[in-house]
Amino acid sequence: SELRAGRDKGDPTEKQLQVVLEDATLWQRFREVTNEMIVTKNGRRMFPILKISVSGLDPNAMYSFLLDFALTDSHRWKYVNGEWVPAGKPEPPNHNCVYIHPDSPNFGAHWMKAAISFSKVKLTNKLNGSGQIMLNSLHKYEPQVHIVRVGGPHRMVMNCSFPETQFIAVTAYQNEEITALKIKYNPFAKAFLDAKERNHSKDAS
Amino acid sequence: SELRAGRDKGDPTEKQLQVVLEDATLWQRFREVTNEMIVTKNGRRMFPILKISVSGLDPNAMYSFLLDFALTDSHRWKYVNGEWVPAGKPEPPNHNCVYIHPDSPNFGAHWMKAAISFSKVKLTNKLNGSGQIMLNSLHKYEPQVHIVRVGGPHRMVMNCSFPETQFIAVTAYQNEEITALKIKYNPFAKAFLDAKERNHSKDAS
DNA sequence: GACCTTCTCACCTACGTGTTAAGC
DNA sequence: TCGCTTAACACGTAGGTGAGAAGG
Repeated sequence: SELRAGRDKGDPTEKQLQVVLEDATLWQRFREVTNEMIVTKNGRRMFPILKISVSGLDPNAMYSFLLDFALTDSHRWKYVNGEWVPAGKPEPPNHNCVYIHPDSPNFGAHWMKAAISFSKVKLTNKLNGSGQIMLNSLHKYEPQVHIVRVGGPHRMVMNCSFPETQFIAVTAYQNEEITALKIKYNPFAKAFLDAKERNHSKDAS
Repeated sequence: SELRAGRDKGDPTEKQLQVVLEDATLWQRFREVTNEMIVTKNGRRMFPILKISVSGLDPNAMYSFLLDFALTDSHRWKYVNGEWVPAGKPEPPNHNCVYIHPDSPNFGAHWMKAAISFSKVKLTNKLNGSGQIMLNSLHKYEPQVHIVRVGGPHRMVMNCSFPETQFIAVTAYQNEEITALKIKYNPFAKAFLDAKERNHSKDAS
């Protein structure tokens, strides 16, 4: 997944700007069965984690990285007979809040020296204190990253989104294939992976 | 503990700069019995935590906060008969590395909106990967904070140190009064506080 | 009833403590 | 021996999981 920026014209400093989605193969596995992300009152992290590599920034200029979530369509979704299907009118679109990457603001050199991970963003279905992003359950979203130049006149450097990372917000997993993938790959769900292995040993003995 | 900056001359933007040490009373309790800080190969956090409140920065200017440790004298220390006494020549002074506060760089407004905590700095006695500060065991140090203006021509805005926070680096606690204070006030040592309480109940019963 | 949401829970990850015994 | 350092350890803090029962 590689993008080149739609940039402001006449800017000489970010000509070769490139953004690459990390763990694209993992994201693809979830997308194949329609990804779901839990939303809770207190906020739930995403898994997989949105992670990007960036090159082509001005190492000495200052940038902030923002994340928000765009609705991909204008209806609710419903899980019936093992399938997600469109269902009815959407909720009125909420204030699409934005998550500021905690390293922000920082120099281009900082953002380029390692992959940028949005591991700590939390998704919620209630209006809360800051640091959390409110989404409507049973709606489909696509994460979007915004790179903004700061520490001088602000200027949008790039917007980019990643179709592989689309998901439906839910309050509980609907598709058990998604549950299985989350348990298999998320270290924090290790307890349930172990439980499954114990059951298999029992079956074998 | 309140300081006013020794500033570069002719600078109009940080005229009322003020730095206050937080938890000064706690620091004082440790200092009364000569504070010690553990250094380990992989790095050990400080306790108490160095925490300061700052006002008088330019809210829209960009700053980084740096922490390093100055030797307070030129000899080793030794703990004999329940007392710290000077003992012999010091180690050759090492590269006095600097810890950059993880919120750096950031706007003045950010640094002023809440106390700035250096909770994550780790002290070590071995040359390691970055993020850790190497100190010589059995030498006495005083933490120093440096405020640097960045995102333009760099300029030192202020240096300040806090005598209350002086300590001797050790690989194991020497003074059991220090051990007791650490256990009493550091939540991460709760296990040993509980153990002590269990022993007291046993004595009573 | 069917669907969706909320809450509590056991079980993990990750890592910060002083203790203790061993090492040098 | 003595002084100092190291590494393994038990036991906390802090918080991220899906499961499952309860609620609306």
